[in-house]
Amino acid sequence: MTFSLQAPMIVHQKMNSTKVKTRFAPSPTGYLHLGGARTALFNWLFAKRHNGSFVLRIEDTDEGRNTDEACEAIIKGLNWLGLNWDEGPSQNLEKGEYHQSQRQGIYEEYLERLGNLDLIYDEDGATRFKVPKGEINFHDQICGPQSINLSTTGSKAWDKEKGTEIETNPDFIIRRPDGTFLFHFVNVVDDIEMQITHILRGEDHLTNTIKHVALFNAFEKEPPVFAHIPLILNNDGSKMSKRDAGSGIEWYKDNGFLPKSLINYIALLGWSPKDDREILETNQIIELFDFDHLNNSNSRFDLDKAKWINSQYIAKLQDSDFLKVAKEYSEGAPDELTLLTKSRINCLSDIADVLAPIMDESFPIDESSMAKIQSKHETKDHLKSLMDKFEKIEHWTSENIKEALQKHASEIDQKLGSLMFPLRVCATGVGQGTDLMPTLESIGKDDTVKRINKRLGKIFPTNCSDE
RNA sequence: GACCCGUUCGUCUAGCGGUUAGGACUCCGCCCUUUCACGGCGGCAACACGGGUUCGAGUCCCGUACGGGUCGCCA
Repeated sequence: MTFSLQAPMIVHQKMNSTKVKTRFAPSPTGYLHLGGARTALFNWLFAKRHNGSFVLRIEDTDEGRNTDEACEAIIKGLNWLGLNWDEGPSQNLEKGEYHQSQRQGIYEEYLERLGNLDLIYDEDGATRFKVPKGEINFHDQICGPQSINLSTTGSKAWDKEKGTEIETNPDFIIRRPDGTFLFHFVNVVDDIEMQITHILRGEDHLTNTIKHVALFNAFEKEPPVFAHIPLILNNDGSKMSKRDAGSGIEWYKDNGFLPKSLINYIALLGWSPKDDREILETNQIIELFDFDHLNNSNSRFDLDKAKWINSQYIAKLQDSDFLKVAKEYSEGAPDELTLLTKSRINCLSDIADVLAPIMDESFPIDESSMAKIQSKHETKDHLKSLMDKFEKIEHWTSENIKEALQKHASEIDQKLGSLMFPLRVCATGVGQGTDLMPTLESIGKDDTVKRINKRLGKIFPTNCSDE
């Protein structure tokens, strides 16, 4: 590979003539977290919006902290979300040119260029980059113009333990004594090498970016366009950490979120269509995705809202598609029963909870429901005589069940509604659930009658005289 | 501590000098369904504070407070 010192490109030329190229550059130190997923999403969206390409680059230069499992988790997470990359590691997880650990030669060549420019020096075996004196500037698409003097600002550090300011060397280290390179350096080299045009990343990188710009300047390359997006915080405003439920993408997969709905939700954290829409197709988001639709304040994560959006996506599913995705959560329940849960769940994992009282004939009776029924003694006789009618139903269909129920209600001069509740509780143990008639149909005549008689005995014990 | 970013209902947000400050989640009420849920309708609820600029400020400027971030031989 040869290097030529090119004159910096003119910005407007770059915008017009160069294909947009974005990247997501995670370090494989843990699973794919929500914030990372959103960063990936925004870069992906921006690339799509401008007919550009999206690169996945694995920043695994810190051997001690990187694991193959983490790398796999990140790739799986992106796959599940449908954030496909135009360039990046292969699906078989083999390490290649998009793993920084495999790019040592490239970094060494770039380091040599810095050496020729007399911009580096050795300190105890490590290599430091001489930061330029004076202000360094760049314009962030979200945070506005930035200007920092690294040689002065970088000369002070904060000793957390002691709570004091200490003198420090503003020339930052780019290579360890063992020859491996550090984040700031490899990040910039690869963005140059891979011709990245736009970088969208978390605001936690905003101050670091000055260092990157200094490096771009040293290589005489026009820096990419930067856009630092605000962070996602926990619901209580604290920083999201790996321990928090819902901080990892895997959690959403396991709990029965649909990937499109999660995409929709995290897009809404920091981005807005600027109208009243909230449920948007991915390509609608792509159409509108641009810097002026991004806001600049941190947002808190709200699981309730994420669930609501997911429920909207589930509701929109065709029945056949619903059954497909519901299969692994429905524990072998018949399709017609699983279908009844569709409008009552936020997540697919809720299906099991809704189905449990129907599938389990001895599901425990909900206490407050039991107390409610006990307060009306006549319910026992009403249900008992209803069972006689149920026994006589020839074709056990929800229509016939309803008809029998209606007939019974008018005979005993009761509202149908007042019968529904105790009937439901005796059949399933709980006071709420799927549509009652089709549910009873699915349970079957014999089982329905058996369950009701059994629970009736528990709710109104005979030894407790009721005369 | 220094530097950087921010601050509209509890939460996500719209608003880009003149609005009864809009929508959504949550919560509550009503309707629908002779049940529960879904759905529909309605309600509670916000411009952090103080100064300017202006005829007029959530919108512009400056402070203060608060929140977040950065200051590693982590990324």
